[in-house]
Amino acid sequence: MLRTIGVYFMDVRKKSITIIDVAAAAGVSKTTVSRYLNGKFEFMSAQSRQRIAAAIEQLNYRPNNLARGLKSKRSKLLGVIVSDIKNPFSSILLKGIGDCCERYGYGVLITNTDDDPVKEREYIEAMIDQHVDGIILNTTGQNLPFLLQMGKEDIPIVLADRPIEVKLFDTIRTEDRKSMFAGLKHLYDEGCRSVGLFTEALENGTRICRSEAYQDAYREIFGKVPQIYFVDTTKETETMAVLEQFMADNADVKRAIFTANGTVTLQVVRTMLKAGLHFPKDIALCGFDNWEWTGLVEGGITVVEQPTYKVGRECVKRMMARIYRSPNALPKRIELPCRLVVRSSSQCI
Amino acid sequence: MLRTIGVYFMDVRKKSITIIDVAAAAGVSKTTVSRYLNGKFEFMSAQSRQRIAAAIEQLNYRPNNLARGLKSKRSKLLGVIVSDIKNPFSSILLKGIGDCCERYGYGVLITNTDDDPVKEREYIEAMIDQHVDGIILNTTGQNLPFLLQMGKEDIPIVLADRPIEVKLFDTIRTEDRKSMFAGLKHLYDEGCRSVGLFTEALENGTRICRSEAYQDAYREIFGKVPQIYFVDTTKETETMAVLEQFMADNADVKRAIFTANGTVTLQVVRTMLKAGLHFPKDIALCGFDNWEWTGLVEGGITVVEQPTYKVGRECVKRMMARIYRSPNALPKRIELPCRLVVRSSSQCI
DNA sequence: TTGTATGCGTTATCAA
DNA sequence: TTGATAACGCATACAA
Repeated sequence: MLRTIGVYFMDVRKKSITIIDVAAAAGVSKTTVSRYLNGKFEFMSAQSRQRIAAAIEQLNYRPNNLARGLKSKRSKLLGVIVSDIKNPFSSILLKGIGDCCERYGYGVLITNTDDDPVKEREYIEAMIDQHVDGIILNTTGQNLPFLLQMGKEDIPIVLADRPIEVKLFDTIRTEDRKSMFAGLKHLYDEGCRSVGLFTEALENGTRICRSEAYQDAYREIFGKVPQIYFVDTTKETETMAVLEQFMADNADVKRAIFTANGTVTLQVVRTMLKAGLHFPKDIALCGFDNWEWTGLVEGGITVVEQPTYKVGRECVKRMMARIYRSPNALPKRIELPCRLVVRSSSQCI
Repeated sequence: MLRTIGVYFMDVRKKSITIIDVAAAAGVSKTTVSRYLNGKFEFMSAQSRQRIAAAIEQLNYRPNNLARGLKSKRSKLLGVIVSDIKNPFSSILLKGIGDCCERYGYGVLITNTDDDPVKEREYIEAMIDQHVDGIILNTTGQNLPFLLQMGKEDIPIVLADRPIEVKLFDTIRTEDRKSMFAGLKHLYDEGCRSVGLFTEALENGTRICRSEAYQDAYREIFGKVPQIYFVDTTKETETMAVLEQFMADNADVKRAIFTANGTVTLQVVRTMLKAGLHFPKDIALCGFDNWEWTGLVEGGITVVEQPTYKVGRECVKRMMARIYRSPNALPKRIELPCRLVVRSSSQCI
């Protein structure tokens, strides 16, 4: 990186041009340039403004956001922590967040916890170290004490999709409960008389909400004792066993499975196909998450479509409101409506 | 944010504790603390080291990365620009990148261009403004002049998956060409005598490479004139027309479609199902990208599985090598091997 | 309407 | 082995 010129050493890295260079070129002080950069034109002569604009253009000057953030306490960066980046849910959420951030001139620092609470804590701290202006968190649900602590810090947190028990942070979710009632009602109307909920372990708010909604709706609509089946989507043979158990438990009745999310749906479909079972003939099927492929398998799977993109957008809007408008407002919970997409997997009649 | 206490106003935001506080608590100078933070223990008394550790622990001190970056010219941040964040390819790539970055203590700033070259330019500049240490770019392929310019800047760029014509940047890709030969060979062995390539417009390096590989392989293995069909995956009826054209062009022969990526595969499958066509009976099918659902549709789709996760990891490794080991080394091109996953969509015999 | 001086929290240079 | 002190690039209180 060092080059000899004559008897001198010159650092060859193009020394970055700063506000000082602009000031010099424009013949004003750096304060004035700073004012220009921050849009404070109120008490600035048209001449200064013009000359600064010219200087910036000519020098191709770009402000250093690190320096800006250091001084202004605003990094214009948002931290986003998702629990499973490979999940299409995350992709769409991130797109919503990214698109919306663009409008506000914000960048996003993204990390993925793989549902590991230790990573969640580490990443939250890492983002604070980066002085992000706020954190959008799709929490693992296993860090309540830590989050309680975070509630006392002055960095805003918005929960995406997964709520926590305490009303401590802004939370953007979807209308799970209503959707669960609609889905079960639909299955009932289609003639099903027994529906089991297939879900992963109830480790986060979304799963808990859905399982509770299922139980309430099932009792109300079917008047029967709820049946919850736990699956680990990484374990094939175990899932197969659970599926067989479900069939044994509901041998003589028109039966259906309600899957608590897209990942479970995938696992159930995979297992059913492997077992040579078909829906709706052998078992009717309805689940959360309208992923691309759900329309293609067998005759299509009936799903609850969630407005995940909007959830992302709302997270950012809420965050901006909190940062710039009402830092001390009470935490808000927003629930966005879903849509039931009926396909052949639940059409039994 | 202001609270009245007696007659004074007190800023309630807990003033962040800095290196100075640590120095005071430990009874050393901030220089020594800085040395400690940067692991320069060589000339430090065990006592200082110990007391600083204690002070940091007790004050719960965390260094401010903005300030660090400002001074040290190393933000410990990588920029990542993907062309379509909703694409599973991006998810897996991001996971590979994220996992690997963690090991190096790096954070990732992620943006999504939706294949818009204007956004690509804007985001590259935004990342430079943030003083990221390097950019991993899944380029739109429509910014050659701009990228040529970037080649002169001293910020390292690593291309993920999509190459550009000029050998200017490190590039991590997969063995497209070899895979295309393997796929076509497989189709030939299965009795197919006519294969059309379905691809989106040849706007980026990957598409171009694959179409060229297809042409070469097709001539060599089938000894026939290549047939390339262009689809716009956002247009349903248009795709249907293309599909019908393909069938008309190959009415009396055992025919197959090779899809250039997962998105095209999805679109083709969707269109075929809508047209009441089935594979391999009506048309055999083979494509790139082993996405989850490809094993579930009909009897399963034959695909080329790419090591996308590894691509992500390699991008980061390459970046680290360039940043810390050999900033001036010649650009490297790395190609990772793929795997042909044979399923029923291509098994004609 | 503009400029001076100071500080943000670090790291780096040099002297001790 | 350690510590003043000067940057880093920008924003802002205060002065003019």
